[in-house]
Amino acid sequence: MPTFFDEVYALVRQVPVGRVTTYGAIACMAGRPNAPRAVGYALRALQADSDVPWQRVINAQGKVSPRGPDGEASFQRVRLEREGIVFDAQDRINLRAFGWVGPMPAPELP
DNA sequence: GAGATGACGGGCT
DNA sequence: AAGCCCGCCATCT
Repeated sequence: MPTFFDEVYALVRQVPVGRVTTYGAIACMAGRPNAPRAVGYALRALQADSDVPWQRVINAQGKVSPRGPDGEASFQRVRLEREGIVFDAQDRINLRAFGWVGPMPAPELP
């Protein structure tokens, strides 16, 4: 049985190029809607050269989460911009335009 | 096994 | 709008 970390990595790998998702969304898809922090912990354990597109995971505010020393976050921003992601004047990403919430988003309302 | 930590999120002030 | 607080989960000490 795959561990929580493996679940997270598998899901992040499904995020398409040019799109982003949030820690909360990943946690939800992993079956732990209340463990976004654990998702961050899982990504923290990754190496920069990992095959997991960790840069496509941002917080619910549409911004890259600050971490460690500094510069790491800007590195993530560059990687995203290189994929076509656009940041606004407030360093935020429009989740309605670039956000990805899974293979099949909101079906529609009843 | 108890306490502390963190790439979070939502609610309230 | 910005900040503060509290709850949550997997790990690490």
